[in-house]
Amino acid sequence: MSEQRIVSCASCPCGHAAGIGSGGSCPLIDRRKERGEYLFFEGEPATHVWFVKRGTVVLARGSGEGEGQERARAVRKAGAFVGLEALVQPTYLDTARVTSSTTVCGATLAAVNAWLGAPGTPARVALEQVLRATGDDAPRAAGPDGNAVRRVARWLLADQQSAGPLPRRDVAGLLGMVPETLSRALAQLSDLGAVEVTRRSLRVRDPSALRAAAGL
Amino acid sequence: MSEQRIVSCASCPCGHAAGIGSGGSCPLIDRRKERGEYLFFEGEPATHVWFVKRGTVVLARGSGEGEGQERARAVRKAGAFVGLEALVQPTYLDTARVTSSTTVCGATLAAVNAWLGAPGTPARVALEQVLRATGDDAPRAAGPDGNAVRRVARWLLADQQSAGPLPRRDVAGLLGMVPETLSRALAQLSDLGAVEVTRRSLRVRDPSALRAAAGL
DNA sequence: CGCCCTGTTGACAAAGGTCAACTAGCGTGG
DNA sequence: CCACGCTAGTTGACCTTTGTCAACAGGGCG
Repeated sequence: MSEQRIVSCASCPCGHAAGIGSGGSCPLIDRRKERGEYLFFEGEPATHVWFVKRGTVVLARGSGEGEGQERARAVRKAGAFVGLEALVQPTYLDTARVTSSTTVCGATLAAVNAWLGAPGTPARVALEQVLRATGDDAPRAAGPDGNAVRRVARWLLADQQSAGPLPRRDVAGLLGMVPETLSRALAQLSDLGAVEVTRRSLRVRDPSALRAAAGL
Repeated sequence: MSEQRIVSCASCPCGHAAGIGSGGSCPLIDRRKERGEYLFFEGEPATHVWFVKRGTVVLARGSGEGEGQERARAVRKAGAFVGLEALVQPTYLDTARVTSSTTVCGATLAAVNAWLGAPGTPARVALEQVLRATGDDAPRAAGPDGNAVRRVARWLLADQQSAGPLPRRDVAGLLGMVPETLSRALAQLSDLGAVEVTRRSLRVRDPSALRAAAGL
């Protein structure tokens, strides 16, 4: 499979949807980026949305603090939007870095908002919902993302409310660990006095201890 | 934070967007599901889209074969769509299981398509693009998802084309491992004759050996 | 031509997965 | 209504996997 690329706005789904050729105009403006350049950084105010016409962009997320280490999380290639989370939240969720010479189109949030049409439209509602949901998914798993206790603590800080109805086995899955490990991690947090845990209830007792355990 | 819930179609973003109260009607039909019931299964033909009005749904994905073991991947609560991937691909990506008594609305794909309005509309284009991109993200990381060699083999089978322009460190991040581990895994696959690898090229030599290493 | 960055390889330690035994709590059926 | 049994969760022991640290090498770029 050769590299896909989008040459002109007329062959771009955005241009198309914006009505290029039938009187419309696309809000997106071409820009070239070289390998290693960044489109935006995690946590930065989200002001622009990008569309990839050629090349590859990787989305990375730092563990949260450990400055300097960003872990690639997803790849976006030609035809993909990057930074759409700007529609539903004030800051970027990822750092977007270009890994090859790339042509991207950028538009301000306002332009994209106008382009998308009236708010409240079914497609927009669905789009925004999906962005919100996938943004929250993030918790993420994996060994290198900190040890088990840390990940559990982090998750509790972010999601304590949803802890209720969720079976432990599922929480473990969400955190990328096996139930035994979750159990041990909770036991450790309990020893620290950070949480109060029985085999089917879970209460945060000391948020600051939890924050400490999360390495924040 | 108490459980959020959506009581009537008039207070539901879907009903709203469909124009309930101003002559429209929502294509979604209420259904109750009890803890442990399933909405759909990974790999099944995607025929319906669901909207959660009350309760919690977890999305899980099996490692790919190990029947019986599904690992929770994300949670969807009141206000979220489930199974929207039906819009862009023929089968469900996840298994959707309800973890508490739940009220969900379901609609056939055709109904949702109609509800979303004309195809080719900017918002729809964006929605579909996001669904496609986040669907592909899946590879996922984590220790329990099989060992390093296995994950690498699986990724190569799915994504060999994108291997080109991607630095190793990013590939490692994508697979939830550290670059050293990726390097070792590739060396092992090379010893098996499955791939041919130099420090910046990567070629699949024997797909069936790769499949074997992937445990497929 | 030489430096620097990225990737590779080795040795080591620890985190966590696996297996197994055990317990709590719930539902079921006698 | 009580007892039994089942399932989900917990705890312990062990051992593999993989992350960590360090030294080294290939290539690109100045």
